[in-house]
Amino acid sequence: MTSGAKVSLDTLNLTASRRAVLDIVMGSNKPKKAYDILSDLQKVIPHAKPPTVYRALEYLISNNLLHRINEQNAYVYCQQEHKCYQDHPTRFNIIFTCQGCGEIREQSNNVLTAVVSEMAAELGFKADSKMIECPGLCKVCAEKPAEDANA
Amino acid sequence: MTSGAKVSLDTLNLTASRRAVLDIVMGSNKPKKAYDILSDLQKVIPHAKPPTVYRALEYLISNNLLHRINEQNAYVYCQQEHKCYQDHPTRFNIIFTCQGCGEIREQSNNVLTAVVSEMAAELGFKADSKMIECPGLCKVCAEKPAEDANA
DNA sequence: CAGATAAGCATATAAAATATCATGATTATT
DNA sequence: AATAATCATGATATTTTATATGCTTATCTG
Repeated sequence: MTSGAKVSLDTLNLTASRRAVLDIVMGSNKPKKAYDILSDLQKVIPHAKPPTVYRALEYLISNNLLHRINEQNAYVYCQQEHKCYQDHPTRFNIIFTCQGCGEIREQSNNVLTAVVSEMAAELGFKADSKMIECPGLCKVCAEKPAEDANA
Repeated sequence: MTSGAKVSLDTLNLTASRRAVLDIVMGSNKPKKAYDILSDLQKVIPHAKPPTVYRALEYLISNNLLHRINEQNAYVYCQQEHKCYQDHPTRFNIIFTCQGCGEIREQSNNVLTAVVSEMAAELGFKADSKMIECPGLCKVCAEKPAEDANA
């Protein structure tokens, strides 16, 4: 229910449907939409329904294995080398999301963490997810005019 | 269609429905949902339909008068003193969004702009909207346990 | 006015997420 | 082992959010 906390993989309760959803999202190199996940999931668990997916996603996100990309209504495996579930809960990460092809890139550094923490503190805001989204265009999509941007 | 560019108010084409939607969103101190805007709009323009609202929102957002808060599926008038439509298009702003009561706070500073610009440049990303969202809890909601968070 | 362009209208449907209530499984405790 | 408490799942329906499509109207420009 809360996020941002360190999670030990040992304590995870990866049931069949959670495991399957995690595998499906991990197997994609781009954020995956909920109903696309559902389609894939139904190949393995035929009676799966939307709540099956959303419940699994909720669990996996709250345990920092997945991120929700608000800008895309889509879900992605944490790509950081450090992995957020191992991460220090006060560190901020930024995800650049490409509005052309959907590619995302997750980055983090100390200056970002410092400046965002400071701005939040000034307002009394308590940042929750430590994930910040920045929409834009990836290198490839930025260079082509405005054609079909599906890579 | 593009965003981030400087916009002169003189060149705006504020038709009746666009003007009405702008007024409705400006009149709210919190991000306003599309179908709530529609309800209000229908008091003024009875035949308004969802596309009426979404088209107006698209226009107003692309002209930097409104922001879309992805985390809330809601729309808000730019609260910055400097106003984004007057803003330098390379400056980054951050919006802290409260997941309790829905309050938002928009902030900006030079360090944020510098660090995000640098991170984007390293990846070849071309940031589009210059708006970054940071979900969390406002001061009020962070202090109460987890009760009804509607203020 | 002719032709082009932008804006608006109306219907229908798609896409994304959640509410609700019932059922089953797991574990803790007695 | 029986009981209770908790967590997870199942199943149905519905809500919320957003867009596609085709047609019509207004406005601008020469």
